[in-house]
Amino acid sequence: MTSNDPIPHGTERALCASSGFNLPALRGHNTALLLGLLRAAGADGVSRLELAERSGLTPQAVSKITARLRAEGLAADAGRRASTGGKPRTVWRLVPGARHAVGLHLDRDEIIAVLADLAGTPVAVRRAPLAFGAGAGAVLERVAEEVAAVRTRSSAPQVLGVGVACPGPLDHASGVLHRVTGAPHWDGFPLRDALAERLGLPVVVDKDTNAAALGLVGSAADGGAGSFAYLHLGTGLGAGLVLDGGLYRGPRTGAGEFGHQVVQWNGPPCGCGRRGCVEALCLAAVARGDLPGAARVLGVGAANLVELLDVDRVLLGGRTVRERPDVFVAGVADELAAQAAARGRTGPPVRVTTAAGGARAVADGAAQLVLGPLFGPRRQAAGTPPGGPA
Amino acid sequence: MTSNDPIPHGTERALCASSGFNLPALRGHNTALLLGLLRAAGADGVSRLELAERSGLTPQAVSKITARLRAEGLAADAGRRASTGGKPRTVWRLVPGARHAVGLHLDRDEIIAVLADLAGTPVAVRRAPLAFGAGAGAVLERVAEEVAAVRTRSSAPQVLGVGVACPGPLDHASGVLHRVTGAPHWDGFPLRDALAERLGLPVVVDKDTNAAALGLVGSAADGGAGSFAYLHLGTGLGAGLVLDGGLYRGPRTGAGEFGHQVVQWNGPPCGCGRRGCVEALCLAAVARGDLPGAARVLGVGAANLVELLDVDRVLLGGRTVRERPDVFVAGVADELAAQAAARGRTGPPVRVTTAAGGARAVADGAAQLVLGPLFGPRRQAAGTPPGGPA
DNA sequence: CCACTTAAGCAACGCTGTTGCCAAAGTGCA
DNA sequence: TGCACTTTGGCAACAGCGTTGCTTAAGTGG
Repeated sequence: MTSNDPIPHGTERALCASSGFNLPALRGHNTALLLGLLRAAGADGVSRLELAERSGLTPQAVSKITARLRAEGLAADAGRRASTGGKPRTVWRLVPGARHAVGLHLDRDEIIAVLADLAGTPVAVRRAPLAFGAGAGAVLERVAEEVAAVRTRSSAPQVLGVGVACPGPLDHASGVLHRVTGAPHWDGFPLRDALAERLGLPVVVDKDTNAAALGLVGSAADGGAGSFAYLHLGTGLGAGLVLDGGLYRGPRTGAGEFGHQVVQWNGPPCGCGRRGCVEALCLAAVARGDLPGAARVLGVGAANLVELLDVDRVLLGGRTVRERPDVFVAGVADELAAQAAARGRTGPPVRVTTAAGGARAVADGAAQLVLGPLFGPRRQAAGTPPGGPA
Repeated sequence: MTSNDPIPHGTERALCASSGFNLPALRGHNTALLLGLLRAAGADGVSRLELAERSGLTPQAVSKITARLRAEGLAADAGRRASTGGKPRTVWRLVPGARHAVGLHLDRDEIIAVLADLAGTPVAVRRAPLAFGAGAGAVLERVAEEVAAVRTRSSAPQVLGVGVACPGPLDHASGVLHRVTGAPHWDGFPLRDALAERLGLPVVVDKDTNAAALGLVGSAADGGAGSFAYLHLGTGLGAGLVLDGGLYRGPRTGAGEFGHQVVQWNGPPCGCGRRGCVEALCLAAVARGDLPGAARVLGVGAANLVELLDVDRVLLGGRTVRERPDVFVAGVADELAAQAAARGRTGPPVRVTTAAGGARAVADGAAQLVLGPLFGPRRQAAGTPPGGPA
């Protein structure tokens, strides 16, 4: 039994890169673009002419597209601006409740499920214990119950799909789990397809750190077309990378393995078989209660990452960070400042902050796995066009 | 005095991301896409139906676009395929000589200039000493002479622009140099605009390592929509990152600073002010004649990079590598294999090879700074669409 | 020689964003 | 209160994109 149509505006998708672009794809692209601008504007709203200016489309095209969005219930007008000597502008905003998505955070011992609206705001949250090491059948059953539970919380919202965040390693493209620590029977389990069939909904699977990073796109102050790294320090250490405004997963969903960056190659052995990994050094410091030391080690790894990827900001999250966020932010920021000074780098320093969302951050981000594609490809153009002479 | 029109098919450009897409942009996008497929096919050529299949466009659309390309002289038919029981397919190929671009490699003590055709093949090469530390005026004069020299080598080819590769740091977007070692008067020099005005041609500026990496896109065996890192070991150590098929520069053109990755944070001090940088360790090993040791250090840094970015392959280049390529390839490959084994990673190992092009690689890549945009955005879609149930 | 297969072009079409023009809805001065 | 002016936004006609339906071209195989 198929669900309500997941993607508005037809089945064609706005393919961005190595794919031919036809008329329906063009329509989808521009529609998604305006939806993204509407989302970015938030509750304040945007006028048609502002949308036209930001999108590069003509005001008339914006009028047509917003009219379609209104007809589909995705956008609505929200009052008017003050006049500047003529007819006042009509302000438009996204209708958050028009569509919803389920976000699931499957951790080793618990499951967090959220039902998020188009703005990403959770309208229902559930948190329950989960034996991830148990059989796949039992886990799927549990997951289905939680999904059904959050779906009934709200008044029959149109659910586009389910985003699932797991500890990894896994393959995002195929939705197959590779390894689950302590539970070898999960190896190669096609989680996405199994869940999709069980739930009758589209399913997207990704690593927990990737989901968390995706959930942070646009939430940071500057509007977020830049690059940042989300560092997650909990039972392990991992990262999610947002480069040029888009989540970078790597060809095998293997990107972001930050924990086993070697920063002391003659250092103490790590469980991974190598020596001097950031994770080993960091967790050892945490174990002996030396949080500033752990922060400093994290800072060394973060400095390497900033050097290599030139990110705008570093966001810290995870259980351990949440215990003393001030210590970790200060420690990492100090290390980055020292590095920038040593390298003679000018300009504003890399901002280090804690990630918003707390314990629910991963589940919120998982919902974005489904919601994100509605709002257009968040990636800048690959190259800058050659500027003409004078 | 403006030059011949740099971009074929009108002034509109196929903007990929946060920009509205109108009809001319759509046309440009698909045209560039087919040009890219023609370039990828090389001298073998491609049939219309193969182009249709690879692009996702209909055969009729391909017919129309190839007809336009032929009219502009950019494509031509090159014989026919063997029949499979019906009319044989017409084979199309790019006409490499239809357009050209100049690539410049400005190093500390020499300049290499190439005139490359659409296929990236150099049709003229010049190599001359250059005192980069001298005044800007003298350098510009010298550069203009070399550009004029390579342009006159060929029979008045249509030159689209000039790509310039420098040691960095610099800003690609604005074309401004930040620092040149030993020559503070270059700080903040607007190289792109100054050269563009001097030459009357569009100019693009980028770091030497970025240019080299760009020149390697698609040259590697697999057709190259994946990710790779180019590691350059010469007088210094740097990297160029190609992620999801596109060059990643970072918001300030700062990405790829691989040399000052710390792999031994209590190690020997580096000139940059920190300790245990890959560059310091590596060059120290080279200085004492221990090339295998240098390769091993490079391998540790490469392993960190592979962990973090999940690249498909690592390409090695630069003067030091070219002295003993076998030693460096083996050393880095060993280190990556050890890491993969320790981490229990399955699947094919990361391929380590030397980069093609030799001493001219950077200049060839610099020409790609201009040529690349003609062949469409080489970037995969940001997210995989949610697969429907069953 | 003829039936069949495959490739490529012509013409009509649907749909996109764009353009030109006019109505709607305010401000501000007389 | 009224009129001139400014600004917004919709209607209708339009150019141009890729698509579709069909025809012609150019081969193979019995």
